[in-house]
Amino acid sequence: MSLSNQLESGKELRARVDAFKALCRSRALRLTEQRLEIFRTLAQSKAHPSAEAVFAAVRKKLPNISLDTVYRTLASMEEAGVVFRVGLSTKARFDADLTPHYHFVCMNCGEVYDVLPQPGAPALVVPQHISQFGEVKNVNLQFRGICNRCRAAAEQK
Amino acid sequence: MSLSNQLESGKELRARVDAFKALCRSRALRLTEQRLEIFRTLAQSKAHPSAEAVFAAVRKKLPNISLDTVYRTLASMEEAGVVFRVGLSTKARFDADLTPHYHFVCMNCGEVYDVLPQPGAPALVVPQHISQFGEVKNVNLQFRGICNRCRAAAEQK
DNA sequence: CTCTTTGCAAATTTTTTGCATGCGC
DNA sequence: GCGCATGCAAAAAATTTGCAAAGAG
Repeated sequence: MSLSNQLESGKELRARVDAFKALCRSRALRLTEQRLEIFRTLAQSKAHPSAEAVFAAVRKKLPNISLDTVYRTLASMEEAGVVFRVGLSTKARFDADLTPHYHFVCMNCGEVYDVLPQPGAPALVVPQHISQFGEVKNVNLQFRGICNRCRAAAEQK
Repeated sequence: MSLSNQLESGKELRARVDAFKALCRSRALRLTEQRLEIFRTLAQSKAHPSAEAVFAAVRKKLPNISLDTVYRTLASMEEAGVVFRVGLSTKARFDADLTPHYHFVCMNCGEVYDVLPQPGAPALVVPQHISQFGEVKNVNLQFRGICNRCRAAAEQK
């Protein structure tokens, strides 16, 4: 086993869970046992678990939890900014343009927009220590948020 | 319709298709009508189409093409470095660590590793003109390649 | 002629949804 | 108690796979 799955120290974990509780209160998210346990699981793991993996782990503590609760909870936590999703929440999309550019991805509708590097901005640096993980073939920089169209639609409601 | 779906100019498109042909030859990828049409479709679009969308577009030219050919072709093109995949090719994975860090994602096994910013490297710049698209809520920088474990496994074969 | 690639169909995997019940506030 | 959140089951969406036939080099 590598170090990457080790637990956070108890102190650090408790602090993060407390911060999570406060954040839930501030966003009017109900603090259920399931949410707490899902967050705790995620905060304890460095393995970037999938929804299935979170489900399997949480189940040990809460045997009755259902997979769809995990999905729903992860989605609402992402929206609240409490957890980060590696990858997209929508299906894969493709781009044949290999010149350096980035993407803006709408977290609501999934739309993808090309973003050119800011002129004069320093170039992206690939950390040297990345070779400990593997060989980098390409770099993916994406900015996520809510697109203007979705925001306008939400405001109108 | 926005500008984002407009076609490349004919000249530019032809150049990219020619480059694609050369690349196929160099990688011993057979140059089939389907591959050519899929690439052409992608190179013509600025909409970052999904596999389904590519399928629908290519179908107009090649009515007999099947969806799984599109999937297979896009995957092999990605592997050859001809097209870029926005999002992950694997299921979603989650991270509760919100301190600034990046990820190395293995394109083969899907494993995700934490990558710390290189000390002293210039900070990531969010381009100012991004506001034309929407409001940025978070930034996702990932390096993709083949992890050392997968590479070792491949070499051994 | 050989070996990759395709099309078809079916299966898997991943994620979402409707609805009645339950629990946090 | 009110209304969001959950569990269950079923469905939908996205992607993959096995196999025989077709086509590229």
